[in-house]
Amino acid sequence: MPPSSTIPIGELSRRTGCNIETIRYYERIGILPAPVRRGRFRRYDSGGVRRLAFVRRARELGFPLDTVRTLLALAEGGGHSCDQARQMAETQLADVLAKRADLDRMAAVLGDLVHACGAGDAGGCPLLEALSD
Amino acid sequence: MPPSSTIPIGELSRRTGCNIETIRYYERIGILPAPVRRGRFRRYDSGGVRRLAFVRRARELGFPLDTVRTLLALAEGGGHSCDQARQMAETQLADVLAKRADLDRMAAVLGDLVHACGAGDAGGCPLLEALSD
DNA sequence: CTACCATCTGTAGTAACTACAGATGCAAGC
DNA sequence: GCTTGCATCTGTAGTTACTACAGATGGTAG
Repeated sequence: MPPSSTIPIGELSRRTGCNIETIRYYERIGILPAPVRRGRFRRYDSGGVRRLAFVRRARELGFPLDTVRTLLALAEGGGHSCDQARQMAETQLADVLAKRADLDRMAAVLGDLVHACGAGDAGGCPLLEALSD
Repeated sequence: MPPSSTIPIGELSRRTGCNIETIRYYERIGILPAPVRRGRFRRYDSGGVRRLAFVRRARELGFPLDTVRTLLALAEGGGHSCDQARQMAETQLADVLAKRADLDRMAAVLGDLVHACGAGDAGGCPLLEALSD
Protein backbone atom coordinates (compact mmCIF):
# COMPACT_ATOMS: atom_id res chain seq x y z
CA MET A 1 0.00 0.00 0.00
CA PRO A 2 1.24 3.45 -0.89
CA PRO A 3 2.32 5.83 1.85
CA SER A 4 -0.30 8.31 0.66
CA SER A 5 -3.01 6.05 2.09
CA THR A 6 -1.95 6.98 5.58
CA ILE A 7 -3.59 9.73 7.58
CA PRO A 8 -2.34 12.24 10.15
CA ILE A 9 -3.42 12.19 13.76
CA GLY A 10 -6.08 14.85 13.32
CA GLU A 11 -7.83 12.78 10.70
CA LEU A 12 -7.58 9.69 12.90
CA SER A 13 -9.12 11.71 15.70
CA ARG A 14 -12.01 12.77 13.49
CA ARG A 15 -12.64 9.28 12.19
CA THR A 16 -12.64 7.58 15.56
CA GLY A 17 -14.06 10.37 17.67
CA CYS A 18 -11.04 10.04 19.89
CA ASN A 19 -9.28 13.11 21.20
CA ILE A 20 -5.81 13.76 19.76
CA GLU A 21 -4.32 14.02 23.24
CA THR A 22 -5.91 10.72 24.12
CA ILE A 23 -4.41 9.04 21.06
CA ARG A 24 -0.96 10.24 22.03
CA TYR A 25 -1.67 9.13 25.59
CA TYR A 26 -2.58 5.64 24.38
CA GLU A 27 0.67 5.52 22.47
CA ARG A 28 2.66 6.66 25.47
CA ILE A 29 1.28 3.95 27.72
CA GLY A 30 1.64 1.30 25.06
CA ILE A 31 -2.01 0.72 24.20
CA LEU A 32 -1.27 1.74 20.63
CA PRO A 33 2.06 1.03 18.94
CA ALA A 34 4.12 4.00 17.81
CA PRO A 35 3.06 4.63 14.22
CA VAL A 36 5.40 5.36 11.35
CA ARG A 37 6.34 9.00 10.90
CA ARG A 38 6.60 11.27 7.96
CA GLY A 39 9.18 13.67 9.29
CA ARG A 40 8.06 14.30 12.83
CA PHE A 41 4.39 13.65 12.11
CA ARG A 42 2.60 10.45 12.98
CA ARG A 43 0.92 8.64 10.11
CA TYR A 44 -1.75 6.00 10.56
CA ASP A 45 -2.78 3.28 8.16
CA SER A 46 -5.98 1.27 8.16
CA GLY A 47 -4.57 -1.05 10.80
CA GLY A 48 -4.00 1.88 13.07
CA VAL A 49 -7.53 3.10 12.56
CA ARG A 50 -8.91 -0.35 13.32
CA ARG A 51 -6.87 -0.72 16.46
CA LEU A 52 -8.02 2.60 17.86
CA ALA A 53 -11.64 1.86 16.96
CA PHE A 54 -11.30 -1.41 18.85
CA VAL A 55 -9.98 0.39 21.89
CA ARG A 56 -12.80 2.93 21.77
CA ARG A 57 -15.46 0.25 21.59
CA ALA A 58 -13.90 -1.64 24.45
CA ARG A 59 -13.74 1.55 26.51
CA GLU A 60 -17.39 2.23 25.77
CA LEU A 61 -18.16 -1.08 27.43
CA GLY A 62 -16.20 0.14 30.42
CA PHE A 63 -13.27 -2.25 30.13
CA PRO A 64 -10.27 -0.80 31.98
CA LEU A 65 -7.27 0.00 29.82
CA ASP A 66 -5.28 -2.87 31.23
CA THR A 67 -7.98 -5.26 30.12
CA VAL A 68 -8.19 -3.55 26.75
CA ARG A 69 -4.49 -4.29 26.36
CA THR A 70 -5.14 -7.98 26.84
CA LEU A 71 -8.20 -7.92 24.62
CA LEU A 72 -6.16 -6.33 21.85
CA ALA A 73 -3.51 -8.97 22.21
CA LEU A 74 -6.14 -11.71 21.99
CA ALA A 75 -7.75 -10.15 18.93
CA GLU A 76 -4.45 -9.72 17.17
CA GLY A 77 -3.04 -13.01 18.32
CA GLY A 78 -5.97 -14.59 16.51
CA GLY A 79 -6.90 -17.94 17.88
CA HIS A 80 -8.84 -19.95 20.37
CA SER A 81 -9.04 -17.17 22.93
CA CYS A 82 -12.78 -16.96 23.26
CA ASP A 83 -12.76 -18.47 26.74
CA GLN A 84 -10.39 -15.87 28.05
CA ALA A 85 -12.28 -13.07 26.34
CA ARG A 86 -15.56 -14.26 27.75
CA GLN A 87 -14.02 -14.48 31.16
CA MET A 88 -13.05 -10.83 30.96
CA ALA A 89 -16.47 -9.83 29.70
CA GLU A 90 -18.06 -11.64 32.61
CA THR A 91 -15.86 -9.86 35.09
CA GLN A 92 -16.68 -6.57 33.44
CA LEU A 93 -20.38 -7.36 33.41
CA ALA A 94 -20.30 -8.17 37.12
CA ASP A 95 -18.56 -4.87 37.74
CA VAL A 96 -21.11 -2.96 35.71
CA LEU A 97 -24.00 -4.64 37.49
CA ALA A 98 -22.50 -3.86 40.88
CA LYS A 99 -22.05 -0.23 39.95
CA ARG A 100 -25.56 -0.06 38.63
CA ALA A 101 -26.91 -1.47 41.88
CA ASP A 102 -25.01 1.25 43.75
CA LEU A 103 -26.49 3.91 41.51
CA ASP A 104 -29.93 2.44 41.96
CA ARG A 105 -29.64 2.80 45.70
CA MET A 106 -28.38 6.36 45.36
CA ALA A 107 -31.16 7.26 42.94
CA ALA A 108 -33.82 5.88 45.26
CA VAL A 109 -32.60 7.86 48.24
CA LEU A 110 -32.00 11.02 46.22
CA GLY A 111 -35.43 10.75 44.65
CA ASP A 112 -37.06 10.49 48.07
CA LEU A 113 -35.11 13.41 49.40
CA VAL A 114 -35.82 15.66 46.44
CA HIS A 115 -39.47 14.78 46.84
CA ALA A 116 -39.46 15.44 50.58
CA CYS A 117 -37.73 18.77 50.04
CA GLY A 118 -40.35 19.73 47.49
CA ALA A 119 -43.11 19.07 50.02
CA GLY A 120 -42.00 22.13 51.98
CA ASP A 121 -41.47 20.73 55.45
CA ALA A 122 -42.06 22.83 58.51
CA GLY A 123 -39.01 22.17 60.70
CA GLY A 124 -36.01 22.10 58.43
CA CYS A 125 -34.64 20.73 55.21
CA PRO A 126 -35.30 16.98 55.02
CA LEU A 127 -32.22 16.53 52.87
CA LEU A 128 -29.87 18.25 55.26
CA GLU A 129 -31.48 16.46 58.16
CA ALA A 130 -31.11 13.09 56.51
CA LEU A 131 -27.43 13.76 56.04
CA SER A 132 -27.08 14.99 59.61
CA ASP A 133 -29.13 12.06 60.94
CA MET B 1 -17.48 19.16 78.20
CA PRO B 2 -14.30 17.66 79.62
CA PRO B 3 -11.35 17.05 77.31
CA SER B 4 -11.57 13.34 78.10
CA SER B 5 -14.74 13.11 75.97
CA THR B 6 -12.68 13.54 72.84
CA ILE B 7 -11.43 10.63 70.79
CA PRO B 8 -8.31 10.02 68.71
CA ILE B 9 -8.36 9.63 64.97
CA GLY B 10 -8.31 5.83 65.09
CA GLU B 11 -11.48 5.77 67.12
CA LEU B 12 -13.11 8.29 64.78
CA SER B 13 -12.15 6.04 61.90
CA ARG B 14 -13.74 3.04 63.58
CA ARG B 15 -16.92 4.89 64.44
CA THR B 16 -17.49 6.36 61.01
CA GLY B 17 -16.02 3.60 58.88
CA CYS B 18 -13.81 6.21 57.30
CA ASN B 19 -10.17 5.46 56.60
CA ILE B 20 -7.67 7.37 58.74
CA GLU B 21 -5.81 8.57 55.65
CA THR B 22 -9.07 9.80 54.23
CA ILE B 23 -9.87 11.75 57.39
CA ARG B 24 -6.52 13.50 57.21
CA TYR B 25 -7.09 14.07 53.51
CA TYR B 26 -10.44 15.71 54.25
CA GLU B 27 -8.74 17.94 56.75
CA ARG B 28 -6.00 18.87 54.30
CA ILE B 29 -8.45 19.95 51.61
CA GLY B 30 -10.62 21.79 54.10
CA ILE B 31 -13.64 19.51 54.17
CA LEU B 32 -13.10 19.00 57.87
CA PRO B 33 -11.70 21.72 60.13
CA ALA B 34 -8.40 21.04 61.88
CA PRO B 35 -9.35 19.51 65.23
CA VAL B 36 -7.82 20.42 68.55
CA ARG B 37 -4.69 18.52 69.46
CA ARG B 38 -3.44 16.88 72.58
CA GLY B 39 0.26 17.20 71.98
CA ARG B 40 0.64 16.28 68.34
CA PHE B 41 -2.40 14.03 68.27
CA ARG B 42 -5.73 15.05 66.80
CA ARG B 43 -8.72 14.86 69.12
CA TYR B 44 -12.30 14.82 67.93
CA ASP B 45 -15.41 15.75 69.87
CA SER B 46 -19.00 14.82 69.09
CA GLY B 47 -19.23 17.67 66.58
CA GLY B 48 -16.28 16.27 64.70
CA VAL B 49 -17.87 12.84 64.63
CA ARG B 50 -21.12 14.31 63.34
CA ARG B 51 -19.42 16.32 60.63
CA LEU B 52 -17.53 13.33 59.30
CA ALA B 53 -20.66 11.16 59.40
CA PHE B 54 -22.42 13.84 57.36
CA VAL B 55 -19.64 13.81 54.80
CA ARG B 56 -19.74 10.04 54.55
CA ARG B 57 -23.46 9.95 53.99
CA ALA B 58 -23.23 12.63 51.35
CA ARG B 59 -20.43 10.74 49.63
CA GLU B 60 -22.51 7.58 49.70
CA LEU B 61 -25.09 9.46 47.65
CA GLY B 62 -22.33 10.30 45.21
CA PHE B 63 -22.12 14.02 45.90
CA PRO B 64 -18.73 15.34 44.79
CA LEU B 65 -16.57 16.75 47.57
CA ASP B 66 -17.03 20.29 46.35
CA THR B 67 -20.77 19.90 46.72
CA VAL B 68 -20.34 18.27 50.10
CA ARG B 69 -18.49 21.39 51.17
CA THR B 70 -21.48 23.51 50.26
CA LEU B 71 -23.91 21.08 51.83
CA LEU B 72 -21.94 21.18 55.07
CA ALA B 73 -22.02 24.95 55.04
CA LEU B 74 -25.77 24.92 54.51
CA ALA B 75 -26.31 22.41 57.30
CA GLU B 76 -24.14 24.34 59.72
CA GLY B 77 -25.35 27.73 58.60
CA GLY B 78 -28.78 26.56 59.71
CA GLY B 79 -31.54 28.32 57.88
CA HIS B 80 -33.80 28.52 54.90
CA SER B 81 -31.45 26.69 52.57
CA CYS B 82 -33.74 23.88 51.55
CA ASP B 83 -34.13 25.23 48.03
CA GLN B 84 -30.43 25.27 47.41
CA ALA B 85 -30.00 21.83 48.93
CA ARG B 86 -32.79 20.42 46.82
CA GLN B 87 -31.25 21.98 43.75
CA MET B 88 -28.01 20.15 44.43
CA ALA B 89 -29.82 16.90 45.07
CA GLU B 90 -31.63 17.24 41.76
CA THR B 91 -28.38 17.83 39.92
CA GLN B 92 -26.89 14.83 41.63
CA LEU B 93 -29.92 12.70 40.87
CA ALA B 94 -29.72 13.63 37.19
CA ASP B 95 -26.07 12.67 37.19
CA VAL B 96 -26.78 9.34 38.84
CA LEU B 97 -29.57 8.55 36.40
CA ALA B 98 -27.35 9.40 33.43
CA LYS B 99 -24.62 7.14 34.72
CA ARG B 100 -27.10 4.39 35.34
CA ALA B 101 -28.36 4.67 31.77
CA ASP B 102 -24.76 4.31 30.54
CA LEU B 103 -24.30 1.24 32.68
CA ASP B 104 -27.57 -0.20 31.42
CA ARG B 105 -26.36 0.06 27.85
CA MET B 106 -23.04 -1.52 28.76
CA ALA B 107 -24.71 -4.33 30.66
CA ALA B 108 -27.03 -5.11 27.76
CA VAL B 109 -24.19 -5.35 25.26
CA LEU B 110 -21.93 -7.25 27.63
CA GLY B 111 -24.71 -9.67 28.47
CA ASP B 112 -25.30 -10.40 24.80
CA LEU B 113 -21.64 -10.89 24.14
CA VAL B 114 -21.09 -13.19 27.08
CA HIS B 115 -24.07 -15.18 25.93
CA ALA B 116 -22.85 -15.34 22.32
CA CYS B 117 -19.42 -16.44 23.47
CA GLY B 118 -20.95 -19.17 25.55
CA ALA B 119 -22.78 -20.52 22.49
CA GLY B 120 -19.46 -21.69 21.05
CA ASP B 121 -19.45 -20.07 17.66
CA ALA B 122 -17.73 -21.68 14.72
CA GLY B 123 -15.74 -18.83 13.14
CA GLY B 124 -14.23 -16.84 15.93
CA CYS B 125 -14.94 -15.15 19.22
CA PRO B 126 -18.12 -13.06 18.94
CA LEU B 127 -16.82 -10.68 21.58
CA LEU B 128 -13.53 -10.00 19.86
CA GLU B 129 -15.32 -9.69 16.55
CA ALA B 130 -17.82 -7.24 17.93
CA LEU B 131 -14.98 -5.09 19.16
CA SER B 132 -13.14 -5.40 15.85
CA ASP B 133 -16.32 -4.76 13.89
C1' DC C 1 6.44 38.25 4.23
C1' DT C 2 3.15 37.28 7.44
C1' DA C 3 -0.73 34.67 9.19
C1' DC C 4 -2.62 30.50 10.17
C1' DC C 5 -2.94 25.65 10.83
C1' DA C 6 -1.75 21.21 12.34
C1' DT C 7 1.37 19.06 14.58
C1' DC C 8 5.09 18.29 17.98
C1' DT C 9 7.18 17.49 23.07
C1' DG C 10 6.82 17.72 27.84
C1' DT C 11 4.65 18.76 31.97
C1' DA C 12 0.96 19.49 35.10
C1' DG C 13 -3.80 19.30 36.47
C1' DT C 14 -8.31 16.63 37.51
C1' DA C 15 -11.23 13.46 41.48
C1' DA C 16 -10.94 11.13 45.53
C1' DC C 17 -8.49 8.64 47.62
C1' DT C 18 -4.68 5.15 48.99
C1' DA C 19 -0.17 3.72 50.21
C1' DC C 20 3.90 4.09 51.69
C1' DA C 21 8.50 5.74 54.28
C1' DG C 22 10.44 7.20 58.21
C1' DA C 23 9.88 9.63 62.76
C1' DT C 24 7.96 9.89 67.52
C1' DG C 25 6.08 8.91 71.90
C1' DC C 26 3.86 5.99 75.30
C1' DA C 27 2.81 1.78 77.85
C1' DA C 28 3.50 -3.12 78.91
C1' DG C 29 6.40 -7.12 79.49
C1' DC C 30 10.86 -9.23 80.75
C1' DG D 1 16.54 -0.53 82.29
C1' DC D 2 15.49 -2.11 77.84
C1' DT D 3 12.91 -3.70 74.15
C1' DT D 4 8.73 -4.41 71.65
C1' DG D 5 4.58 -2.96 69.82
C1' DC D 6 1.09 0.29 68.89
C1' DA D 7 -0.98 4.46 67.40
C1' DT D 8 -0.04 8.37 65.66
C1' DC D 9 2.55 11.89 62.99
C1' DT D 10 4.34 14.38 58.38
C1' DG D 11 5.18 14.41 53.68
C1' DT D 12 5.27 12.51 49.28
C1' DA D 13 4.01 9.64 45.54
C1' DG D 14 0.90 6.43 43.20
C1' DT D 15 -3.78 5.24 41.20
C1' DT D 16 -7.29 5.73 36.56
C1' DA D 17 -8.02 7.78 32.33
C1' DC D 18 -7.68 11.49 30.54
C1' DT D 19 -7.39 16.68 29.60
C1' DA D 20 -5.10 21.01 29.20
C1' DC D 21 -1.81 23.75 28.59
C1' DA D 22 2.95 26.15 27.07
C1' DG D 23 6.07 26.87 23.75
C1' DA D 24 8.33 25.14 19.42
C1' DT D 25 8.18 23.90 14.42
C1' DG D 26 7.01 23.44 9.68
C1' DG D 27 4.20 24.04 5.60
C1' DT D 28 0.90 26.42 2.90
C1' DA D 29 -2.16 30.51 1.50
C1' DG D 30 -2.85 35.20 0.65
